[in-house]
Amino acid sequence: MLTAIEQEVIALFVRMADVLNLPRSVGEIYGILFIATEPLCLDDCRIRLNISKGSTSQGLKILRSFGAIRTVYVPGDRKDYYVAETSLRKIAAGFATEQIQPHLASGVDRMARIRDLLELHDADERVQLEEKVDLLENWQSRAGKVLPLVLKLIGG
Amino acid sequence: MLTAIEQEVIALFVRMADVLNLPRSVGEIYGILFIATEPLCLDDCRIRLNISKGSTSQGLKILRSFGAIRTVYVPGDRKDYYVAETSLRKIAAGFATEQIQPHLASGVDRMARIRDLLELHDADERVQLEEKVDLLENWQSRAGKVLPLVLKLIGG
DNA sequence: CATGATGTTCAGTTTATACTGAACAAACCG
DNA sequence: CGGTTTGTTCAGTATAAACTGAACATCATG
Repeated sequence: MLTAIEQEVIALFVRMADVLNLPRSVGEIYGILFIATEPLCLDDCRIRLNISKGSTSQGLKILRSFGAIRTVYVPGDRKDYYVAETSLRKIAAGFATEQIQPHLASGVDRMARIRDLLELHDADERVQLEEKVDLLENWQSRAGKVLPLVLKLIGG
Repeated sequence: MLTAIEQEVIALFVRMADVLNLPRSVGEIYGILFIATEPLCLDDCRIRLNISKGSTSQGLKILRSFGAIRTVYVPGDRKDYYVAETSLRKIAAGFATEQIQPHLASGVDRMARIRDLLELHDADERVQLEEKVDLLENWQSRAGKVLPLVLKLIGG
């Protein structure tokens, strides 16, 4: 059904998806769209990958959510057609915004809560804890600053 | 058993572990070591976190593997004691080397295989595929270059 | 050596997550 | 409108990964 090249490219994106903590099917779908020479609709993906309608719909939704794919209009056809976004910069930026920022934000929230909890400890113990909390906040700050820089570096 | 602060700090590292695709227990163990004011042995961790001996042993092994913890020698005690490494630079470097580089390397291998498979297609089709394979190689090259830069940026 | 303390391994189990497929909703068309 | 096509949702199931706990290995010490 799939050519050898298609299989290898899809396998590559499946591995990437795994590293990025995304479902396998998301890697498969992006892979088939990436290597396809024309836009594909939901059923095209589903049939070629031999996965369910539900997985395909969910996978396309996730890929749309961070701009890894774009919809293309095909005149005289009601179906939605998709192509893979090929700008690494755009994909990385979308992924950073949609998938990573929320984690950083919730981390900042939790740090505030941790600071409050310092009050519950008496002075001498608090000194030691405060050092660690400071370090933690420093890490978070650095992580937050690196993310935009990575995006600058990765795509011009 | 655990103070409120300990719980919150551990929860923070559990979330981090999740983002990094590491087992929950690894986040818990690093968290308890990070917030502890003295070195802890395997059983200290196991008891405080209420997890099994097996998980604790595996978790410590993983943390050692990329230098997120260090063993400290305690005179007159056969047990191994651990403290959390607090240099973000060292941890990030270890993580990059041990957990990310292998993925990049296997990606490079697969790219070579993909290049070979281009031969199986005839000229006109090959032109289109080659474009995509070139793009993919470009991505991989950029990813490989960004990684060392991130390490430079993150810690001095 | 025998003992006891410590850490590792791994087969079996639990748990979390992704996948399936059928029911449903929305939109188009005759 | 009724029928058809297309896409979404979600309860149930399958799958992969982590966790458990007991057996096993290692080693210091008397």
